[in-house]
Amino acid sequence: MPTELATRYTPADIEPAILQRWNDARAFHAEPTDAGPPYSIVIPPPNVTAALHMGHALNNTLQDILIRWRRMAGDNAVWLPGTDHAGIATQTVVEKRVLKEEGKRRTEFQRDEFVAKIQAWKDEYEATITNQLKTMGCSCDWERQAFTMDETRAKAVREAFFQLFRGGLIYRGKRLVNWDPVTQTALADDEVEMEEIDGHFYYLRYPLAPDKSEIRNPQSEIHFVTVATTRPETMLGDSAVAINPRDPRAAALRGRKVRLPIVNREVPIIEDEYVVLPDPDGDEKARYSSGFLKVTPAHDPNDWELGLKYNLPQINVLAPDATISDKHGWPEDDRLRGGDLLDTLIGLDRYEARQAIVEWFRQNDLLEDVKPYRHSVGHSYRSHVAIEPYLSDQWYVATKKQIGDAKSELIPGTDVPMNSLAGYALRAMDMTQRSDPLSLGERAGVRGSGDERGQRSSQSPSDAIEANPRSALSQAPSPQPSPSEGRGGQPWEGQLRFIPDRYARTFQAWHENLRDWCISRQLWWGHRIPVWTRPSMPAHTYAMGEPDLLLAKLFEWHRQDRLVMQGAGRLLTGAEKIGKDALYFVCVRNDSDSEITDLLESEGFVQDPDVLDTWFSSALWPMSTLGWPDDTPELRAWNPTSTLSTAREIITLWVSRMTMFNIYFRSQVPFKEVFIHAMIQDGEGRKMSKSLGNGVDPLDIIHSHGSDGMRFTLAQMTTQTQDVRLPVVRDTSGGGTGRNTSEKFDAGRNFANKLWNATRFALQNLEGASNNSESPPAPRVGDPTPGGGGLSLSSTSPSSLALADTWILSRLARVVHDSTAALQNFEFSSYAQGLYDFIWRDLCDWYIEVVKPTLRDDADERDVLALCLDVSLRLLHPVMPFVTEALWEHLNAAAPDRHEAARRFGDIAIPPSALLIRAAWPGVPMTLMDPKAEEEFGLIQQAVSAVRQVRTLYKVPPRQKVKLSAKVPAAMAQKAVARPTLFLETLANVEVEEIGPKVDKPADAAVAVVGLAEFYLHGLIEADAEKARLSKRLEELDKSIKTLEGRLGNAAYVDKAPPHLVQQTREQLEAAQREARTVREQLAAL
RNA sequence: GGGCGGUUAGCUCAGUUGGCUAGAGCGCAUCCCUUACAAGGAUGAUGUCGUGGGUUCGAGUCCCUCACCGCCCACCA
Repeated sequence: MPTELATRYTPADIEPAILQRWNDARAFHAEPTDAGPPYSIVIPPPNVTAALHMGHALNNTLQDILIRWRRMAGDNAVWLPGTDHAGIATQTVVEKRVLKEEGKRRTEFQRDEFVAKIQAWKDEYEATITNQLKTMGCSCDWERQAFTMDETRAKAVREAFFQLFRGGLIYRGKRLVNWDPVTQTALADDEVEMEEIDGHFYYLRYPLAPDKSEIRNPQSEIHFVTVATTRPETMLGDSAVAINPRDPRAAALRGRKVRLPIVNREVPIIEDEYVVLPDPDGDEKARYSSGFLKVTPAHDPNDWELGLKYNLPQINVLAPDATISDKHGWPEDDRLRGGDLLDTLIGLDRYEARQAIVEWFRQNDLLEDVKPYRHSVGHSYRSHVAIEPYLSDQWYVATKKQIGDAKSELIPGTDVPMNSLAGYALRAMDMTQRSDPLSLGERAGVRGSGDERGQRSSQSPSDAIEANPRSALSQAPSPQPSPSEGRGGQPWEGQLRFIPDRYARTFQAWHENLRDWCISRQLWWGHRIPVWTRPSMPAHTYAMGEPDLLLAKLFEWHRQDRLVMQGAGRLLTGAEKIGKDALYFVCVRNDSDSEITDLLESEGFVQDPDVLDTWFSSALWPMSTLGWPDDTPELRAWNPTSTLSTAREIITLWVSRMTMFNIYFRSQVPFKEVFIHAMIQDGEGRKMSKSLGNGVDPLDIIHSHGSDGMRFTLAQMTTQTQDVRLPVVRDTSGGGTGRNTSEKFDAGRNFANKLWNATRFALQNLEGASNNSESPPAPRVGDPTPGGGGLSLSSTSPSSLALADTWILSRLARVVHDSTAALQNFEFSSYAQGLYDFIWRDLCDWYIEVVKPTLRDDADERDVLALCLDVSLRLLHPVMPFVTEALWEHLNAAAPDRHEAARRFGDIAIPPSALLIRAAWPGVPMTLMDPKAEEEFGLIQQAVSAVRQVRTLYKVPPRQKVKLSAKVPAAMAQKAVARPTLFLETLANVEVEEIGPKVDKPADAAVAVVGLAEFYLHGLIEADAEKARLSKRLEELDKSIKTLEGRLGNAAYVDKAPPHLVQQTREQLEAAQREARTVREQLAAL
């Protein structure tokens, strides 16, 4: 038997026990064979770099709300938890820690040794993270917890890599990558952060090399060209100087060469439109341009392109740590020309080298100018140093390469083939969210025709769609499938929807401009690339048909689908001749296939030392968490997953890649809905981050406000906005814990306490009373009429209280409907707010206050109250799981038969359940909707408020009873007579003398006017105060009368506005005028 | 350079197809420890809804302009 509840809800006393209860019941666990339609969410696996912060708390709260809701609604709901190894990020934090604690660098360890250290870190933080999620109440299926580098996920990664490799979608390329010289690894484009820095433009003179044109044109005064650069140090690797062919100087320089200072290399002058013409009045680039561009293919992405175009040498002059180096592709003979001077530069850091080189140009009178220049430079998101465009060998996934044999056309307006990874992602998009040029014209046309205002927007088609997606869709004859779209009829097409839909644009634009994905990382922490190669080719040539045992074996295994070979830039299947210089890449399907790997290694092959980009394994997450590549029941039941909830910054990094992979490997979208939540900023609008030190541990908030309080507030904050601010302070309560806290969470904490106490009150009355109310109320005459006169609940209770009952039940029906709809639409804020308002305002402030005096004697009231609490706890459970589950147990004990009572009221199904987490989500009891009761009760509320106002104004002590009489018009009198009496006596502490149509105002009474009724509070008259009050009221009334009259005086309004609005305005005016008249009379009487 | 979001009460934010006499929480003021809750109750004060135009009977809500704040994307010599 539940004992008495404490007067306060103290989360710390309750939460652990509730967690234990769920755990004992395996309440979070689901099997694919369980009943109900499948519903699944994969957690965006948090990085094991650090503990979770408020952004995670927000995201996981929302996911838990969805999961708990769908679970209650009868779905077979599963939430798959796990963590991400976060390659570079984790390795970096561990490197920093080891350096700090042991004073050693990574390179001083063996690979295995260091990976073990990272593994230890991972274990520590995975435990921390898991504990945080559990403490928050996240109902993840912990029996299915995954890690991106555990055995199952590793198998998925190998298989995925193999299949892509076999499909020709993975290739090796020499490219300029974003190189982080500190961590010494390549970064993906999206791991590079642009930062504004104050730099300089250096104007360097390159002397022209003497040649015969000088003889042809002796008048030429050009002895040197001046290049403008922000990076003088890369001039060592220049292999050309470019000029725009339209530049007037171009003709004179045609065919000439320049002698590159310091290195004394002669490089050609090439002409290309790419070069910006100098123009003092032009844009920034033109203003700074000298008209000559130094071309350094190995150290600048633009120059790389030019280099390919003009077949220029790629001269790399930097080491991986960004020091000047002659060991990484700088031809020796070239270098020798530089002599001693060059030797002094070698070994210098890139910035030291810059200074030295600029200084040399200055001393040799070749430095024409230096201008300050503010520009943005890519920085590593890990080490925060400027990235270096660096030439290296990397593995790529071809994102726009045609998949399969059948030639597919391009997606209109793009260079993306329909059948390519990027094409898959684009085609997966919901039709109404995708703006593609073909169907767009039609949609915009429909909307724009004959609509002046549509003019602008039809020029910008995407606006037209954006402005009104629903009507755009419904008005179009039918969502015209573009010619190519209909053809495939793939089940996954159009299945992916973004909420809010504006983020669909980000997704679309990303894929339309997608570049190949660099997937190799020069790290130790991650999935090793399953490719073996021979560093130097043997002297003889391998080819099919030649008696080579190794090759024969390899091709045999290839036929067994155990490996795939690449050589000379193409897949080898066994039939082709291979050139002498071809490098073999052997991708082994299963890296524990030792028969293959042993042979390879005995033949001098070695496994690629690099690991895969961490997003490669996360891209498989919706499949790998469910057992892919095995064809598991889990996979069949729960992939595609239902909803992905994540942050917008991750749309490109993660959402994109999951989509491409899931479709490629399974012909299914990874998820159907993508909910993008807001980003939590600190009080100053800055992103929360570790480096700023403004991050907040959810456990700190739970400590000060409880898990439910935190969750509730987070849900309440989740509107469709982009960012939310969370001002944070040090917790100084109770002597100061030193933890972070924020008063934003007070609302949630207070609400949990309110619910606790409301239930506590109910229990006190339900428990004792339930025994002696054996006889259920007589069945009502005529079952509830939908939306009509409401219910007459009881033949025993006073009719005045029956109104309160029908009213609160109508409000209850409304909140069931509204909160369910809000969840369906991802409107977490209105879901939370709606329940807050119902429970606090309607149920506590009014219903409970009204029934207080009679509850003990009125079985119907007790049933209504129990029903309201039951449904409230159910509705609230997804967001406040702990307090609701705790109270549920007590409610079960105190009102075990409430579901039967509920059936009587309106056939409401609230089947009993021992655990709330497993209780059924309530259906909307439409029969309880009673607008009339709501309107009538609304008048009562106004009357009570009006009387309270007068009391306050006259400073009547709350305890003091006031005599009251009231005049209500005959029309209302009949039903109103009894009702206001009890309400007013209970809620406004008055003693009602008489209420009727012919009651006169006593001379010494203050008057409160509500609609057609006048309430007289005896013995309060005090001329000055009354005058002041009435004058003020009159002022307000006159103001609104003016407004309303003005509106009605406007012929156009009466003419064009909807009739019911005009009618409503008239009624408002009449009411205001009537009240004003009364007030004036009273003023006159004073 | 392109795109997106924000600008509503002292603070943090709602305001869903234009109809508002503009709301909530916190904070503030006055009163109340009334037998669920002082993390509570009652009452109250506070807004030219960033600027300037436009459309409309009517604009916080739609269109355009400008300003400031923030985010994302972009190969930014």
